[in-house]
Amino acid sequence: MPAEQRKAKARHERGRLIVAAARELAEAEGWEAVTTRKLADKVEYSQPVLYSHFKNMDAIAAAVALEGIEELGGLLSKATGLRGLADTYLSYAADHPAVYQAMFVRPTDLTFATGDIPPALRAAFASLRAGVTPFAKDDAETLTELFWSSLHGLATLQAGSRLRPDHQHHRVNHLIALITG
Amino acid sequence: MPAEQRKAKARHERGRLIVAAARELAEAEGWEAVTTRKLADKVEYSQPVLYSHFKNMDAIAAAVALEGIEELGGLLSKATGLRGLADTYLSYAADHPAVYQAMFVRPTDLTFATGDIPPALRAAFASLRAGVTPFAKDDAETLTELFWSSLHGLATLQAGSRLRPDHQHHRVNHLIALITG
DNA sequence: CTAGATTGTCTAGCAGTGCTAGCATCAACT
DNA sequence: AGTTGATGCTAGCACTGCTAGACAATCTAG
Repeated sequence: MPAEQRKAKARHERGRLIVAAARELAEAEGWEAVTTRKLADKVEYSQPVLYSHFKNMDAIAAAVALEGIEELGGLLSKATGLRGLADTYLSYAADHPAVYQAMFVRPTDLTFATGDIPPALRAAFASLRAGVTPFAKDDAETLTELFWSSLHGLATLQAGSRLRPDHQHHRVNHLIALITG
Repeated sequence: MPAEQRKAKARHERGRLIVAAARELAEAEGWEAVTTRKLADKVEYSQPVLYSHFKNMDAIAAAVALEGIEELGGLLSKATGLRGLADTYLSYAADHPAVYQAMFVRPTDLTFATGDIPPALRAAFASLRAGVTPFAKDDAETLTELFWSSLHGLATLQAGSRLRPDHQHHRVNHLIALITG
């Protein structure tokens, strides 16, 4: 019954449209501006339609977050060396601040630490791990967590205008110098 | 005219009461649970009273943030060595997650980077700087920013359960080892 | 081809949010 | 004692996330 399939596909397509709309709106005006009504307006349906695709508003943000994780994971897998990883990570965070917030800043239902970690996130972490492993004396896992934490701190404090704006490159240099020894 | 003074003092006292109530509520149930009505209930006044003390809800959160910055600044000024600084910082963030969020995570009107940095924050930063300076080859300011960023990343990712919960001490060890060389 | 069931979507509404206008009430001063 | 000013309140607006129930369109079966 291809009619069924076509319908299911159209439905899935609409789900993706909602996520894309949420992402655009968040990126353009910040997450606090992403409301069900604006979102419904943008996809040209009524609000209840959103709830036939997602449990609630947070689930939509979570979908955006997952999309971002997959993108960032893909980019990191292509990056080489600590500098490549760091630059890729920080550029992504700077270029897509709203998506980055959805991924790692905003409170989210997705508790990544309790077992059900998205594969894409695991892959991203593995990329970081591969980058630091050559410089890890013993505990590569811990060093990876530290590397990630440093990047995350740099990304978020920078985004909040709490670090000198023009010195991100210097900070990255220092970080890499510390790790490579 | 002591009546005036007494009144002004009582007023100021009530302002502090509001901030304390907001802090308690945020610490107990998270910032999303801090509403003007609950807050007004807690201080046993009506909502409009809040607005005679603070411009809006965000200003209340900012007051909590400032309080936290002063507390953390005080603690850091007493801490000695990189380990002392790191432990103090991370303990504070872990023990007062809501206050820490108000300080450095939640979106806030206070744009710290554009000139009007609270003195307490400047002092806190100075404490960190004093801690890393002995190990800075040249650029202590950049290293301080990096140290802070790492601590901030560790604090927030830990708070979001995105790092192995029982390994914070290991991560700190690694960080200190990297900086001290 | 029609009757019934099912699916999909929308309108309307609830409870709760931040915030404010305007009315009381109470204190102070002449 | 009467006027004036400050102070807190009630009531309400425009908005939020979310949902129940009505309506229409589509598919199924006789």
